[in-house]
Amino acid sequence: MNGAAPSRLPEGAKAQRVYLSLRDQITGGALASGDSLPGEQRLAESFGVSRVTVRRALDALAGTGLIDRRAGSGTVVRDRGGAEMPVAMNLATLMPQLVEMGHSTTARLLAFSYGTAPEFVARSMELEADADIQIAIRVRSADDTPFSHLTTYVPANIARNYSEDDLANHPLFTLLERSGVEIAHAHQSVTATLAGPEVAEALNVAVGTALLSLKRVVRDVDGKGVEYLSALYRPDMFRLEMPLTRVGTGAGRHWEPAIGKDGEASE
Amino acid sequence: MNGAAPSRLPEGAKAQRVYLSLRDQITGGALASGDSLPGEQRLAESFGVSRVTVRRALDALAGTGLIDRRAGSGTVVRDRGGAEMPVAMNLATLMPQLVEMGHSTTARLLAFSYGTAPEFVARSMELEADADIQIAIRVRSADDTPFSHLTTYVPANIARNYSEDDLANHPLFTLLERSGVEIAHAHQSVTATLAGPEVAEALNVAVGTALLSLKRVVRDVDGKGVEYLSALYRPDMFRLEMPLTRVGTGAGRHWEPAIGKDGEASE
DNA sequence: ACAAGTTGTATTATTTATAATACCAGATGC
DNA sequence: GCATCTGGTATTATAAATAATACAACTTGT
Repeated sequence: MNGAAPSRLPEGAKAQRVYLSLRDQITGGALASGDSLPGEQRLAESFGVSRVTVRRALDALAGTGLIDRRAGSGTVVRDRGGAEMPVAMNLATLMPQLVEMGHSTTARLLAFSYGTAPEFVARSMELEADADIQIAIRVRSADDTPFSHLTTYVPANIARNYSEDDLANHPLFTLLERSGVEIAHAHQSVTATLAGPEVAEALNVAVGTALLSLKRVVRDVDGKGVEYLSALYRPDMFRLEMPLTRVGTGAGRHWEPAIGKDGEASE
Repeated sequence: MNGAAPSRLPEGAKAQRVYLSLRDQITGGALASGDSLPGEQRLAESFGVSRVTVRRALDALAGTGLIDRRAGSGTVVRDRGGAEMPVAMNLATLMPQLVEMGHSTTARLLAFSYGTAPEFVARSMELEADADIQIAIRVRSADDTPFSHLTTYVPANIARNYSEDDLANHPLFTLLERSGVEIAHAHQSVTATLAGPEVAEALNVAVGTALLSLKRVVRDVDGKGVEYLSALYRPDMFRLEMPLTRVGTGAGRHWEPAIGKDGEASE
């Protein structure tokens, strides 16, 4: 569909490409902790850029703590023991797992309105094209750091059963089941996308940051769509986890998710 | 791991970010065929850039045929009949689902070597730090369009049981089980990341494109790691899908993946 | 001590990307 | 017609990224 960037586009910041390449090599394991990097001059030559440009990339790597630089000695990959992701979610059960204790997540309501369903929502939920729905946009934070941007579409007749205030304080799941909806099954789809201006601001990241994108359609026992969720997650704050077990024998051998039994689902 | 781009880095080509963001909105369905885009002036304001910059991005979008622009009337998303996502994978069963018939996926081996395990691989697989492993990098394509970039780490003693040629022609799973490995369970983690130069070239996308990142550790019945997979997927070519059912009653009510029973797992 | 590497710093020039502005031409609704 | 959207074009100015160069300060090994 696209291929290389069309010719009219600027090449893109060279320093950023050097930065991304080195960062990938470090986080991807090609450069392990303690490894020495080639000298700045050599890096400049191998990337085909000037030393100043390499320097900017290294500055950025040092700023994020990935490398240590010592004048006269050289640049080495720093040993980063911890620095892991605070929030994870079990993709099978939709159960969030807060890896450290003391994490509390809070939701903030950014937008709340009623209107007609966008075409792609109506199609996914199998509603009439002009169906009335409620649209809510929320941002969820852990320890005052936002990690997810949630846009939910709920048919108006269901949404009338809870208030704007409920939405800011309870998972949508709770509200739906409290409203008498009998949730039966869901289908979710995971991809990646770039942060646009509004989302970037809400999640406190730069425009152009990679985000995890999850779309979920929830249906009731009659197969009617009761919720369409479009969620965007910061990859440095959030991960989807999924344990699997291989079961069966012979030709019937296949994978099955190892599921947790407890808890309450949330977005 | 990174979050907002470190402050010292150049912002990067703004035109390219506008281009990538709009492209994602179009291919991701947020902007459907026939939808009108906001005016160039409005786009410039919302992205925080000048109109010329927006213009360069729109030029690129028009160049790839994603939009139609008519002076006086406006810019609309072009109706591109097909060109949808050809490949999906069931996240629970690891079973790929080729949505259209006639799709054949082929693998190309980019790199193949033996060496000592990177620290993070050794830690994840619980190997000794200096364990010998095989590292292979493959690109998988559907209809000559690459959609996934796979880096696999396999302990050398297991990897010796199959050849470089096997690797290019068979899913790694098949080769492992053929080698007598008793695969028991796996753990996978899904995030998003940006395409670096090497991966971008291999996947035929622009540097800075959002990619889906999946890491999977496969263990045998003794709990020893037998495979570490780091996979990067083009979001416009590949999606992770997962159906869920809500089961149980009362307090024991929870989600469970609806799993397929057949087929062979692959990457 | 010395040479040869390294990073740190500074200066200058050049190129490129972006911004700000104005105006034209086509389309649309009143 | 007319006001007012829209994209198309051009000009100029400013800001930013990059390159080329030189040199200082520090480290290490001989």
